[in-house]
Amino acid sequence: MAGGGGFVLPKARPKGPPYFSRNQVATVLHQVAVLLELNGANVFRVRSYQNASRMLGGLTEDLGELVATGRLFDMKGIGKGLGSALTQAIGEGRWPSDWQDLHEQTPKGLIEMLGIPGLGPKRIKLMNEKLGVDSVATLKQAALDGLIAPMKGFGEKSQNRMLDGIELLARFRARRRLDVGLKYGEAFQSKIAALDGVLKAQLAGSARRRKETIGDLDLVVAVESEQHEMVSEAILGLPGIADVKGAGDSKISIILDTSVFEGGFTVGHIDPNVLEAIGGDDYEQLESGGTIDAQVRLVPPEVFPFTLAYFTGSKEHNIAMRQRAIDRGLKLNEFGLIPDEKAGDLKGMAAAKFSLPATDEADIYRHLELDWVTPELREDTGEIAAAESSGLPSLLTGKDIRGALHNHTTLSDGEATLEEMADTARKMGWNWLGIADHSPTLKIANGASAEDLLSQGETIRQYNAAWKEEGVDFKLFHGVESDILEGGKLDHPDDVLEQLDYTVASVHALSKWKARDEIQNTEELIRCIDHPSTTVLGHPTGRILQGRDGYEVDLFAILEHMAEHNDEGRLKAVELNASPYRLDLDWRLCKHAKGLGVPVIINPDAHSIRGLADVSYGVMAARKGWIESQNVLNSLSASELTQRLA
DNA sequence: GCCGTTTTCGGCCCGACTGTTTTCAGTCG
Repeated sequence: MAGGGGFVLPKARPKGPPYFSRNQVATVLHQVAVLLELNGANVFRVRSYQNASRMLGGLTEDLGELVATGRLFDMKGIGKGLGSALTQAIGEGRWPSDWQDLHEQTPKGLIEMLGIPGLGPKRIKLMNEKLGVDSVATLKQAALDGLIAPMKGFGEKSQNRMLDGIELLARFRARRRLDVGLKYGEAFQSKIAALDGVLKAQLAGSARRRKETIGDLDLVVAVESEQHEMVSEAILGLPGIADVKGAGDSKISIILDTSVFEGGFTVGHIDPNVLEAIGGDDYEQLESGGTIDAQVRLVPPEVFPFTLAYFTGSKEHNIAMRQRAIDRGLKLNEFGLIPDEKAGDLKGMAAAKFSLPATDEADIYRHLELDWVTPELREDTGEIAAAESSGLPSLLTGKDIRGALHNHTTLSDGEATLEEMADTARKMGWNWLGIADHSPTLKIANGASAEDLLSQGETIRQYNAAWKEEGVDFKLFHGVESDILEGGKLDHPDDVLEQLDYTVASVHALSKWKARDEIQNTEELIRCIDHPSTTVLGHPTGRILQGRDGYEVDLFAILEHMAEHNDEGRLKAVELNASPYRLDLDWRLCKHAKGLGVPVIINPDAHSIRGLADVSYGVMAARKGWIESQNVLNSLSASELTQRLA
């Protein structure tokens, strides 16, 4: 959950049913799960709410229809209780009274306290009951007054750890963006890999799965058993370690800071409006004083594939894999895949010597009658069923990218000229590049007038003609990034837009969109998409990772609407904005776009020549969203794209 | 709260680490 504060139950829509959206329902279920935990509910009951939240959140079917037809009750994870609660909420616009009570009666500070490392719902509840602690501030006071340590089950160390944790909570955000996390992870990985005795060191966890944000880093290191101690000490002596949180036989838990980077840490160019959302001018300083938690696991080489798979996760993928193993009379854990009859009462590493052998992860999947699943897909969103039936997608790679449509030049707020951008794209081996500078309304980004825009088009035509003459296989496409104005209107007259190759329509006046509800925003976007000149819907939600949430919009409905246009032969593509600050379209929705046949265009939204390289983050997100090369416009050649845009 | 061809009760993934304990609970991933 981004931001502080407590949980609020959303208000019902004025018209219904459905009175609540899928996103709202998923969020509420998640919140109720957290509140139940804080109220000491049965852990499995809590898990039911979490499972239901995740399942419904990823649903592509219409929730209102599921309720109306009663098919909601057929969904795995929805039984009598949750089924009737949700039927009432969605069908009548009333949340169950016990959910309302939970929201009203749980002090908001308790939710915030969950963010303190080492502090969970049980102890928060206990301190709330015994000491009346109901916020981070009152907890801090209680700890300073020494009231925590004398409590049964607590002690001096717990009390001090809480104070440290409060300090940490105040200083840093809980998660880091993918680009930042990968930089730390790769820097530390290469340092470990270079140590004597290290056979292999690999980044696992959410960084390996290419999640858009990363909580902490997981590194799995293969070392012969007799050298564990030596390597462990060597790791603890590496530069970049700000603090050691714990170090056992097989697990080292540390905090890294920017001294892990040889050449220091720089953030590079950031769009002004993105910068504003992530903390303005303080951002670079915050980042250079930043830290990230890391866990290092040392294992003997024969166990490495199991540990790597285990710590790559996701948790949900692991649970499904484990269940699959159980169904086959096997036990899967981070040490091996062990037949029940051999495992006996042996635990952990002791049982590992009876494991089925694996030289790499693919062997583990093979033992469970599955194709190897690429880490990006391990989110338990259908990859196991696909791996069972040889149905895994052949994912997009960086090599498939031949160009991108949404890039800026000095005509608006870019740092590089048209020539420099084209030159860089050619050097990257691209076949084409699209230029889409800002439109006039966006004054902060120096939006270009119609006259300047058309003059840019003339220059582009001249370049294209010259390249053709020289036999250079490269083409510039001329477009615009048009602001979406009131009523879903575009920011240039139709006769100007008609002279362009394409239009990327994007929302920038975010405050207006945030003030409206999901239905109004969705209708507004649909009006814009219906404009004959709109080719691409740019950064569809306007979110800035670790900065601000996007505006409310029903992207499922938007994508379905775009699909109708495409079915009738009008190209309407959805942007996957590749800036690591955005990654918008979210990967969770890529699969839906793919299923509907809505083309995805991965756009770096480059404001400099360096910015073009951001397309790699877009490829990561697209892969995570099951995207194959034929699902993106980026894989087309210049001549193929010319035809599609005609 | 959910689930079921070992079904309507008794399970629910599983292990490491920490700090508190004299054998374990809480937290985390």
